[in-house]
Amino acid sequence: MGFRMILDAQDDIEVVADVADGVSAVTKARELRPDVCLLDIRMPGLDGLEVTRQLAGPDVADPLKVVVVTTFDLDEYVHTALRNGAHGFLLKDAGPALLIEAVRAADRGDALVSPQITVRLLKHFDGGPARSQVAPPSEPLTAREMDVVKAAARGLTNTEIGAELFLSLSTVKTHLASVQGKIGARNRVEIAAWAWRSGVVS
Amino acid sequence: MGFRMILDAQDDIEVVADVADGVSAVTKARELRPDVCLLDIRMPGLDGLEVTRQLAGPDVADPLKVVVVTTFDLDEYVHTALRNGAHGFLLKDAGPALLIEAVRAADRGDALVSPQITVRLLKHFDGGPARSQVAPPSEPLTAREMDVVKAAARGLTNTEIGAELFLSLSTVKTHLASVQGKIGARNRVEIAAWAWRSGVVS
DNA sequence: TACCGCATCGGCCGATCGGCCGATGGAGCG
DNA sequence: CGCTCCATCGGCCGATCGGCCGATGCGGTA
Repeated sequence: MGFRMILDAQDDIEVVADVADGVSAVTKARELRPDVCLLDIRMPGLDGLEVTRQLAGPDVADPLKVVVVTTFDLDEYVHTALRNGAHGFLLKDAGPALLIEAVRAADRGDALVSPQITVRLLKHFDGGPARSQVAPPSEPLTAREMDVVKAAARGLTNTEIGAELFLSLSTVKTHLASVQGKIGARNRVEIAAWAWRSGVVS
Repeated sequence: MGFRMILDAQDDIEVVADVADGVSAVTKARELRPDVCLLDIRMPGLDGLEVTRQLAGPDVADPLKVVVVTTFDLDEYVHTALRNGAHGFLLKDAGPALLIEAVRAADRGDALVSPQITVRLLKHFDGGPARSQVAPPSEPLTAREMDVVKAAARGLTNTEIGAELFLSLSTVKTHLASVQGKIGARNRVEIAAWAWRSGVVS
């Protein structure tokens, strides 16, 4: 394993074990209690996210430090891993330097996240979906139409929207149909997508 | 300057200038337009946060990549710097490795944040808006399910998805139903919303 | 006053979705 | 060789959506 070589070459790092699947990861980690665990997401059996939860999750009594490594740069993975208590998230194309620093950081109780991911996390942070370049609304939506669109984009059914806004089913349908025509959407998913891109909802 | 030595020792990094105060930083950076600027927060004249805003802020036409370095680990500094467009935030006790990686990351358009700071940012992360929604059971989606989700999030109907992916209507429905169960969505709009938030589609 | 945009409703009907049952074949693993 | 997971299909049926017709009332404005 390349990782083992890189890490063992450091004075302050020693690889005490490596395992091949999720279940062994959990049992071995609980037995050896290493300072830091390095986990791949894609593993036979338990996946790395679940192993993270079992070793470092919010409900664990004596959490270990876990750094998650993966080739798959999906926000969903990142969110889950970090929510499950990971002290770091690395993409596999990160160099040896980052790997080493991530392990050291985790040991100190800090967390190192791959720069590619960090830059996306920061977007959610500093002002959310910041600059919104709006698709042409062509015709402006009325206030009431906006209300209905916002509700629809949250995944509510027409009946639920009616209940929330004190409207009849017919009225909700009328407004949504109107919006559909104005923005050129073919169905409510496209309405929702438009609402997201244009910043009507976040 | 220690920084100059460290950076100049790298094959892929060249220090083209260094300045002693905020005003010179802005003028020199605009003149030379380096790939990456390294800024201290505490500077005579304009402080580093303000310089960051002027070089990388949201209103700047041709933003430069800025990495902020400081001894003072204050959340206020971090937030302001990142909001002002910084592509990285380092504490001065970070080692040379992190400094180098931060510069490379910024050049790529990514962002590296000191592990000590990252760990605090992540607290805001999983304790914040994430709690509002029921935590997805984190069952990973299969590759095919991902395909179908992406198509659905674009507003395609099941039949259209089938045509695009060469699947029967039944299969599309099966995959979507599976996804719906895994992520806890009540309908396809919620599936689309999940796809947007989690970065599966953009 | 007559007109127009907006919001509010109703009915009808076909298309689509969503939930539920089932089945087959292939790949990987012990 | 079974076992499990995945991908692929089918049928059935009620709920929901989407399109199209209509109506009423209210507030501005020419």
